Amino acid sequence: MTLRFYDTASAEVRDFVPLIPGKVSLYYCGATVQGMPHVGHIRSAIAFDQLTRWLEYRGLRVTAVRNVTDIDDKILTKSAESFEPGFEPGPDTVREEEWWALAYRYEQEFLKAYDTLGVSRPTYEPRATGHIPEMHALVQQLIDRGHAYPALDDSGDVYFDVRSWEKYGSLTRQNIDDMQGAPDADPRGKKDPRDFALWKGYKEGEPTTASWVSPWGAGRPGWHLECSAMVTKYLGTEFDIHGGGLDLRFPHHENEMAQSQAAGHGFANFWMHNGMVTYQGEKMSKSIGNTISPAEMLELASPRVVRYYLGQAHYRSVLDYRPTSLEEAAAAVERIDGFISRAVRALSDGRNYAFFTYGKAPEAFERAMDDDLNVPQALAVLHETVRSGNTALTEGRLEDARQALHSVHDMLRVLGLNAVATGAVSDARETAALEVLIEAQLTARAQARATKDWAASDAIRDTLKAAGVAVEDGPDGATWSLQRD
RNA sequence: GGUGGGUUGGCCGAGAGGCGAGGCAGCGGCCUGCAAAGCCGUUUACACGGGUUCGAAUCCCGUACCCACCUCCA
Repeated sequence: MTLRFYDTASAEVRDFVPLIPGKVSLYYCGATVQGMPHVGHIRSAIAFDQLTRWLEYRGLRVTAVRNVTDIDDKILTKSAESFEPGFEPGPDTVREEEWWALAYRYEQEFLKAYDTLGVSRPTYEPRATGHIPEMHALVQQLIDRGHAYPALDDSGDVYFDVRSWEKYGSLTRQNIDDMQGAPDADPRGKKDPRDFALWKGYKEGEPTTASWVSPWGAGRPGWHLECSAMVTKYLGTEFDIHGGGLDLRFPHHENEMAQSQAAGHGFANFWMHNGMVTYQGEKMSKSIGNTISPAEMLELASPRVVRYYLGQAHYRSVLDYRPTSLEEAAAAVERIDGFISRAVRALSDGRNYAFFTYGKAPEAFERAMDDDLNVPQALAVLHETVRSGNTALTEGRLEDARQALHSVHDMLRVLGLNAVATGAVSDARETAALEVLIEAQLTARAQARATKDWAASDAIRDTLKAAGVAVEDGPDGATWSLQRD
């Protein structure tokens, strides 16, 4: 087994060897909790969830850390807006909401979305505001080493000195001099307009709750600093993998890498970035506003289908959302689930079928996943297994069907589809009542069929269909299932 | 201006010198009372122009177009 991953820093696929044998330290950027999650956030989480699951499948002990950035300019701005006189709360906003309440509320929305879509919880989720002392230590280290300086004006800011770090730009292969100056760059007390804030001095009018004492005056952390501080605290100065969305490469990850390495840390061995989700060809983003929330997707399809859709493409490629995307994913999922329920029925004699242990996925599936998480190719193996399992069922080769079923379950677990709800959440008593009623209908229909009364038989099937119950005739009688969507 | 990625059949989406990934949709067939599901088949798909090679979607040169990032972004 050789695991290979694409590393953004070296721009090549290379062998992955954990720094400590048998263990993997993974840090990936979660959300800045300033608004509702959109599917791009979830895609990223799913990609790194699949990575985690695959590393674990390969027998590695993964420590996964995903940050919550709960203090930043936008959080403060949005909170301030909610206090303005004419503020009309929308479906996702609250009147007169303190910044910390707003951040916490959105953090919970993210968790809810992650949980619904089967993103396993990381080992730990540290919050930026809980790590101010660690940030101060890092800033002091950078000042001592000559890579940071307090602002030349009296703003109380502390900046990273990009010119002092000759490797600045190396993650994204950029030359400082070739970089476009930010159109709205306010040089304030900076030596170079590209210098970025490690610490932001307190400004008049900002909430005092968003201010912490520091050796450089009261203030709050700049973006980027929290990740460097937290990754070092939990995973050490050198760790295996740092992940996040492609749009975080610059400036976020470039700056993180610069400030950590300038402080003397080895930092990430691998940088892995997932591709963007586009909406009919255009990047989905908060600033454009062409986002689809997970909630909106979940109105169109079950969590299982949404998870399948967001996790089906290769993690580094662009995933384009179109109106038919979820329908296509639903058809693929139903194909898989159809095999599972047929196989379970055939192998269980009408009793519950238990999966005792998870085993090994097919070798072709393993090869695909080892090769930079080639999920599309892995899915091809999954679908081929479903087909051969279907054939085995038709031909009555139950042992082959059983093996196919186990394989499918092993693969679904790696892909994170094993425990994701199908969407049919209902009261147990209602389900029991429904079962009795439908079975009575099917018994009546079986009698009609026995006397070749096709009109009566079809009438029953049509009635059930109108009620959202699909009936299928098989060699051992009829089966029914609730139609989704 | 700089950096990175891309263009594959009706659609989605892997692959990276020879051997037709897979899914969705359509069409034909098998099965079925009819359906549904399943299974089988579906007629040279690789942006364009050159080149290298016995052989190119894959390598090289050039062209066109698209996307992302260049201090708000997953």
